[in-house]
Formats: sequence, C-alpha cells, structure tokens
Amino acid sequence: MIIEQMSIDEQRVAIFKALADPTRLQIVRTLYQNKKEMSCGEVGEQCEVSKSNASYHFRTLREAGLTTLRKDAQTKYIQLNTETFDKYIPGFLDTL
Amino acid sequence: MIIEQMSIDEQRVAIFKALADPTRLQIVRTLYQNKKEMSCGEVGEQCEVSKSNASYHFRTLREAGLTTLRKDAQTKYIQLNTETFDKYIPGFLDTL
DNA sequence: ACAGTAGTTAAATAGTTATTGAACTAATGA
DNA sequence: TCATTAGTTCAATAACTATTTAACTACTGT
Repeated sequence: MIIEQMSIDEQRVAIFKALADPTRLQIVRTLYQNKKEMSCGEVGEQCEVSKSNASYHFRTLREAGLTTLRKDAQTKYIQLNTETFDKYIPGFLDTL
Repeated sequence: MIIEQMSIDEQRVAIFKALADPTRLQIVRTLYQNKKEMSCGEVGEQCEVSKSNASYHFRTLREAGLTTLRKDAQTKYIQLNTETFDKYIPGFLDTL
C-alpha cells in the first residue's frame, strides 16, 4: 500500500515495523552518521548485508517513507527522509 | 529475554516491535490521554479487545519497558513508563 | 557487441506474530 | 463455601517477515 493513502496510525505502524529490525536500524544509523546520501552499494557494504537482502530492506524503509531515492544512471542514492522522522518520531535520530 | 539484559539496539527493536501494532498503539494512546494509570479491564474495554488478547498486548508492552504494572488485590493497574519513551523516542507521545 | 557493474525480483524456507477459545489462578463478597 | 470478578496461560491457526540463491533488467566503458 502507498504510504500517502494510509491512515495516520497505519503510517505509524509501517514506520515502527520498518525500524523494528536490527539491519534496518543499522542502515538508518549509517545514513544518519554519514550526513549525506549514499549509494545502495556503499550502505550494503558498511552494514555487511548481501545485495538482495539490502534491496529488500531499502524497499521497506522507502515504503515507510523513511528514505528517499535519487537515481543517477545505474547507481541509486539513498537519503533519510527527515520530514517523516520529524513528524512521527521527532528526536529519535539524535538518540542513535 | 529481560529488557535490561539486551543491547541498546535489541532494546530499540523490542520497543519498535511493541509499537508496530494498531492495537498496542491504541492502548498507548489511551493510557497517554487518560494521564493516570488504568486497570487492565478499563483499557481493554476502551480499546475493544478481548481479555486474553489484551493480556497478550499488555505483556508485549511491559516486556519492551513501555509500561509498568501495579498490583492491588485482584486488579492490575497499567501506566506508561515515560522514562523509556524519553530515552528511546523522545517527543513521540506528543505526536499521538 | 560484450563484459562488468548496480540493483531488483522471485521462489523457497524457517521463524515470528496476532487472534481465538477454553482452561486456569487468585482474590472478593454474599 | 460458592459464585463472581480480574487477569493469565496454553494450544491451534493463519498471516507475515527475513534470509538465501538464482535469474533478471539496465546502464557503462572498451
């Protein structure tokens, strides 16, 4: 389901589900600490996750509205969507 | 596993898992809006959840450190553990 | 055109989670 | 003592989730 079509509580559930996994928490922390966008490959390498598993987790984060994607040729760059964090869990990123 | 024995990230995962459910979100909101402790029965009734299902959700929240329990004879009173919220997701309760 | 790079998708599998109903414990009050 | 109240536990079930491997798409540089 598209996040914009969800009720607020459904969005909250999607966000908490997305963060309720050690690998995705690690991905979020990596993106937060790097301060700027990173390619999928860079993130996957730093978090020691296989390509396909990383892709799965990236999708979960993106579908929860926690990240955004920029495409440049064959490379995709991921960035935290701070709007979503600020709206639903303000202050969380600073606890990482 | 006991929450105190978990790594910080394991605690985060337990907390996000606990909040990644519409029924438990409703329970947390009910407890937050009531401002004071409530009996299990009161919460279950307001959230329209069966006794046994409510008990299951109460345990999940308690094991994540999100609530505390006070026993008085046959009644148990639940309260939000604001320490945990403040430590891991400061500001979250005010978004409810 | 072709080998290499970057990432997605699909199928299979194992493990986890939410819900229900019935049986249970423990305290209350007539 | 006995019925009632408050909540827990257990077993069964259905649905969902994370991981792996292999096959795939699409773009790049020679």
